[in-house]
Amino acid sequence: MKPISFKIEKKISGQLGRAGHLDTPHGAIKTPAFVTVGTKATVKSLTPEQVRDLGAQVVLANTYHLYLQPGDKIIKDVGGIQKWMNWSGPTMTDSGGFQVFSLGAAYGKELGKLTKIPAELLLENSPDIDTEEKPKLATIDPNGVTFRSHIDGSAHYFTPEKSIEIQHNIGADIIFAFDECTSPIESIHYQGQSLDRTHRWAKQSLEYHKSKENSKTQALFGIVQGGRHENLRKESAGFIGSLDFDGFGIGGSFAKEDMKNAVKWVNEILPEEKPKHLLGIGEPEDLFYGVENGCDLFDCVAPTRNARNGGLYTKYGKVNILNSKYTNDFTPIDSECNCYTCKNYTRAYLAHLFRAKEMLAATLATIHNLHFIVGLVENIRQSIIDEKFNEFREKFFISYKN
RNA sequence: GCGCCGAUCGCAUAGUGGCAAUUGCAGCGGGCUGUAAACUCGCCGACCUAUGGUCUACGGGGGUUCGAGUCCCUCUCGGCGCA
Repeated sequence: MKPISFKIEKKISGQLGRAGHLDTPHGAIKTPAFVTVGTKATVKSLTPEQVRDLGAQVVLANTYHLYLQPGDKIIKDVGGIQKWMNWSGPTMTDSGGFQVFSLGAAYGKELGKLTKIPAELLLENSPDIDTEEKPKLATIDPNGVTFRSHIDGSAHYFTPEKSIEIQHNIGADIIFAFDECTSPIESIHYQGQSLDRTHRWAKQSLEYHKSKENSKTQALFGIVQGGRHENLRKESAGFIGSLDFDGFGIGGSFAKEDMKNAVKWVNEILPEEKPKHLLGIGEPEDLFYGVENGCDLFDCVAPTRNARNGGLYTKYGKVNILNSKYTNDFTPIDSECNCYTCKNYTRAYLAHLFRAKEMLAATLATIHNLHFIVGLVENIRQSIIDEKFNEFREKFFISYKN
């Protein structure tokens, strides 16, 4: 008996995209779906009821963060993450693989999920790119990763087995294999080595998972890496796709223009009938690129983090509510938006809350942004069902880029 | 009236002979994509033939000095003490 089942309902003709239905032990997810990020078992600034009411279907927490605080044993003892955080719907956990990157290669650098470094500089280890060593909180070796806690400096060692063990304790419906999210500024030689290691770790993750009872109630997704390199991406999709995972994650840190290519290469190879999760992607344009290239699930901190920092989505593009022009703008953030915030508050009031550093600013802004992104993916889904994806896409881009 | 102390870019501060001048707040703008993030990075005297130049500036006026926010005199305002 499989913990999850996935059904494709409709495809975008001539493309990889599709709308589907994913059943989990804690409820169904209609895909494509945006997965709300709740790293430390909370969606920052919102109650689970607020998260549910804005239409979010599923929440993703983080293994590394919950292992450090409060500790996975506590979560196991209370009966799993759903009970721990009072979220009754489906849940996922990331393996800590992203922290290998964010606390390791990317630590102290201007590197993120999508880098500003132009693609042409990523061909080889370019001398133009600053590769100077700075103290890191994660160091990788063939068997695992040593993390130095960002909270208290203590050292912790993660192996694939350890990550899965923690994820079993946390108890989310869908969990991820332990991987290395490779830095895009590494040489192709390193990327190849890293990929071999991620593949080995994927197998270990899967074997360990299958050896436990938890595999009957928790689904495991394997993660495809390979950076911006077509041969590595295809090799990875072939290898990871051949293993008996319940679904797949697509990972990596990209130059903006590389992301959609990588996703396409990979999804042409991965088994069509299994769900694909594009890890850490979630700006509006990128969601379209992900969907049309065959991804079903997306998680991203962008809507929640941007919200806390004053960046609000509208159908005409993003707005920085801290700009002085909004202090006396008595219209809603987005006049066509049906969220709680837009129905009850003005830009001027939001601007006031942000300037006064009031907590409600984060809550109202997060409600709006999540509603926007969750709703956008929902609308994308509907457009696929209605066979109007391309029209919907075009209309959105024209308005959003304005 | 006498004595002491103080006055620096919106506010608060640093500065004891080489200074367009520290830091914090406020202000203005940018960034944020599997959350080290209610974070972070710029700018913040004016003007220009702008990776440089000119001018005006540390309460007012005068002086010493190659050079003064910094030293001296004086005035104004404020605080404290003594009458």
